[in-house]
Amino acid sequence: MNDDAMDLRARNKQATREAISHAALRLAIEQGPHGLALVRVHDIATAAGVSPRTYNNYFSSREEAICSFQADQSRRAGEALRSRPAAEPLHQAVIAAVIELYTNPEPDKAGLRMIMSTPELEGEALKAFTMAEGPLAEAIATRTGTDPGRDLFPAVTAAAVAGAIRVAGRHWLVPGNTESFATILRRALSCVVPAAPPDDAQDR
Amino acid sequence: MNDDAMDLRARNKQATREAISHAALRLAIEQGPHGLALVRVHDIATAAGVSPRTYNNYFSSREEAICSFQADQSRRAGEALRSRPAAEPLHQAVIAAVIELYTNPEPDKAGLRMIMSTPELEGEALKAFTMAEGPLAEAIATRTGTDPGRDLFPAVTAAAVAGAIRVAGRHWLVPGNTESFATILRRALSCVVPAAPPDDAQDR
DNA sequence: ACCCGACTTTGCGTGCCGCGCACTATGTGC
DNA sequence: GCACATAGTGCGCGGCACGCAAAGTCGGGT
Repeated sequence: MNDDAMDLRARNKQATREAISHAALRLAIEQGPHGLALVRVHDIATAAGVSPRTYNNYFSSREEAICSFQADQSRRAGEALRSRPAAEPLHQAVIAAVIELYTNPEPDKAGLRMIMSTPELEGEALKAFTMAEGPLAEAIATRTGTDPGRDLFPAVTAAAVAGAIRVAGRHWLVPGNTESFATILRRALSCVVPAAPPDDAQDR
Repeated sequence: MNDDAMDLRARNKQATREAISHAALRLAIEQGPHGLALVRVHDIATAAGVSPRTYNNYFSSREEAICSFQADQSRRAGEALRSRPAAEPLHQAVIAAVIELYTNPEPDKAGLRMIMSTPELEGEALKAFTMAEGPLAEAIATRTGTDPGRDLFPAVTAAAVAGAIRVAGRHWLVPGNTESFATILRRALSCVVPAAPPDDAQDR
C-alpha cells in the first residue's frame, strides 16, 4: 500500500513474507483440498527461495502461511467501513464497505475454494475471517455512537457480518453458480444488517 | 443421552472418549491459557487412564480433544431448535432453543474461558462453534419454509446466531460481569434474529 | 458354557514439524 | 568506511501424528 512509508528493510521483510505466503497458497492449490499433507514445509520454503528455517520465522504452521492473505484482507475491514461517508446509514455503509473490500480485485476462486473447503485449513480459515470482527465492531460502534464495553450490538453485528461473508463465499463456490460475488454478498449482508441498532439493544 | 440405544461396546467407546476429552480440558485449565504447550499428550493419556496411542485413535490433536465438549454441544443446536413448538415465531424459537442448549446446565466458566481465550485453541474453538451452523440452518429452513439451496437466509441467520453466541460468551467472561449467561445470550441474539425472513430474501 | 470372530487397545518405528541457539550475511545510520 | 542492528541460516532437540501388527477384550451364536 504505502511502500514509501516503510523502511527499506521493512519492505524486504514484507516481500519475503508475501513470497512465502504466495508460494504456500500456490502449492496448496496445486495439490487440491485433499492433498494438503503432501505440501511439505521444505517445498514451500524452496518455492519461495528461502530456507525452511526462515519460513518459520514468519509462519508457525503451513495453515497460517496459506491463509495469511485472507487474514490480511480481514484486518482491513474496519478501515474499509470507516472510509465510508459518515452520513450513510449503517446498513448501506457496511454493505458498500464489504463489497469494496472483497471484490476489488475479484477474489481468486481457486484460493478461496482451497481455504474454505479443506478440513485441515478450516480452523485457520475461520480465524482469518474472524479477524475482521474486532476492527469492524470498533468502526460500527463509532458510527452508531454505542459503547462497545456495554452494548453488544457492535460486536454481534460485526460477527454477523463476518458470518454473512463466509456464507456468501461458500455459496459463490457451489458449482454452476454464475452470480457475481458482489451480488451474493449484497444478498447475504442484507439478511443481517439492520438500518440502525434496535432501541432496546442496550437494555439491561 | 440414550445410553440404552447403544451397544455396550459403543458405550465403552463413548466413555473413553469422554474420559480423554475431560482429562484434556481439565489439564488445560490447570495450566491456564498461557501454558497450553506444557500439556503433553502423554499427560492427557495418563490422566485418562489410557495409552498415548489410544488417545490419538480418538483425537488427532490436543486442541481437538480439549474442545470436543464444545463441539458436541454445538452439534445439538439443530435438534434444540426443532424441539420448539412449530407455532412459535422464529426469533422466539431460536432464542429459547439457544438459551436452553447453552444454560442447561450452566456452562463451566473456566472451561469456556480456556477455550475462548487461548490463542492456540482459537481455531479449534471457532470450528466448534461453527459446527452449530449446519444443523441450525437446516432447522431454520424447515421452520421458515425456505430452500437452503437457493435462499441465503437460513445459512446467514445460522451464522449470525453462532456469532452472537460467541460474542455473548466473550462478554460473559469479562471480569466483574455479574449478569447471567442467559441474560447476555438473550440480548446478543435479539440483535440479529428477525421475527421472519425479509420478503426480499429470496429475490433473484 | 464355550468358542469364534469382530473390535479395541497398545507398543514400536518413522517422518515431519516447530523452535531455541548460535553464527553469518546484509544493509543502515553515523 | 565502520560499527551496529536486523534478517537469514544450519544444526539439533523434543514432541507429535500415524501406519502397522501383536495382544487383549468382549459379544453373540450354538
